[in-house]
Amino acid sequence: MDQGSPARRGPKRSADRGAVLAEALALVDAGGLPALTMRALASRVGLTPGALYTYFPDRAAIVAALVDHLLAEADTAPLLDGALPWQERLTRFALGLREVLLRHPGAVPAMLAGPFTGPVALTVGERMLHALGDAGLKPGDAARASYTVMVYVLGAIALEAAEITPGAPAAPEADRVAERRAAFGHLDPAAYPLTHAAADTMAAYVSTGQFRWGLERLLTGLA
Amino acid sequence: MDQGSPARRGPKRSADRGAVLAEALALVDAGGLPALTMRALASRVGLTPGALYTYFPDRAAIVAALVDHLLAEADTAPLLDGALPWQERLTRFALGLREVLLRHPGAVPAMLAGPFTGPVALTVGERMLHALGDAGLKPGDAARASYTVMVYVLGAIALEAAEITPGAPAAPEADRVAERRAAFGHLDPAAYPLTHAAADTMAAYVSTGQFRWGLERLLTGLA
DNA sequence: ACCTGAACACCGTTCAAGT
DNA sequence: ACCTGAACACCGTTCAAGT
Repeated sequence: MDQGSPARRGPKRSADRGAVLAEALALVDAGGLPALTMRALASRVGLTPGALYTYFPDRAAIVAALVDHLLAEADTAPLLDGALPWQERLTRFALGLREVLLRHPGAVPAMLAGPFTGPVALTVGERMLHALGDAGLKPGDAARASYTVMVYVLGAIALEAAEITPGAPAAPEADRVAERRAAFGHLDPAAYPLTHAAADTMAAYVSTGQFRWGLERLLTGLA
Repeated sequence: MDQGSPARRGPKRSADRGAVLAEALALVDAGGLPALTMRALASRVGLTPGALYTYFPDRAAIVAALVDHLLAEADTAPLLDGALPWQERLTRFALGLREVLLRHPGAVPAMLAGPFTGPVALTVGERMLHALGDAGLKPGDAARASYTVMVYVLGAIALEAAEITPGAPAAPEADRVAERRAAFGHLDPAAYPLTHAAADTMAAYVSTGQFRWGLERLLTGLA
């Protein structure tokens, strides 16, 4: 007997890589990267810590797979949309990536910490080059521009994510700005006069508006 | 004998905060942030792990102080130099900060992970606002521009630092570029045609030239 | 105030042994 | 191939006790 489906004999009973990754993401969302321990992860999946090494060679591989998974969640379709001007294509992709990553702020440090290789990152890069192909840049400059955009986007997301406590119930943008504004209130105006005068604007650094403002100027400079 | 300086009775024998931080930096330089353990640090300073809690409330405070110390190493004087055009002031500061941080790549993730507050960060921000005061921007836009520049600079440094193995004997830029170029050699040209064509440029992403190229375009867009 | 020694409650990873 | 149970070599932090 046992001539049914060749791959599986019945309903999925044991864990697979996907299930491990899903639980890993849940842990990181709840408590950041430090909360992703092999023991907590194993218990969530219903395994012994040692059993996890059947699916991943070590903890670092789980983190890397998590990063890849999140990057893949960002929609690259706008980059390929020939009906849009190239600036709009890059902007839509950037906003989408920011939205995905700010929903998982605990994972963002891992995104910036690893080398940006892997098939998903390559695909994103390739499609950014495609979008920049219509910008009238020389081929070499299109690549340089693509990297510059990625640097801005990831840098902005990292600084924003750093101010979001993982696990807390996803404070809306307005609340995060208000909290920053309050912190600037305790500032010595004599020591930091320009900062004091610009406090309202600086409080709004962690906003979609600021993100778009900077990206727009950058794209203008790249054109 | 031994009636010299009132503060110290003899040659420095016990540790102070500065000594702890210096040894902490040495550990991070040698093995990245994971190498900074309370036990390794205590042994380097000549103390028991528990004694470190006399100087810092916990490990996170040591990392935060380290980040502050490194940021303070960057020379902000160019930002205040009224003899230079504002673009040049920002560029010199950015290049200096990059140089400092790439000498300590293991500490860079901590720089991007924490909220960018603290007196040193405030001073840097204040002086960037000063430099941008001569750029002809409205006050609010000067602040937005200052943040945009910081996002670019820190993002670029983070992606570069991620490709430097801490402890290894500081590979020169040319070697790092060559290593990337070799990795692009194994790429499938059919799957990633644009990437394949731009491989030489992309290999040089982690270079002073690319850093300056992107910063120059950004500053152009901000003007 | 500063430090030691020892403990507590954790870690990631390995591995013989089982199915 | 997949998993358990147990162990090994670590962690950060606390705290009574000493000076």
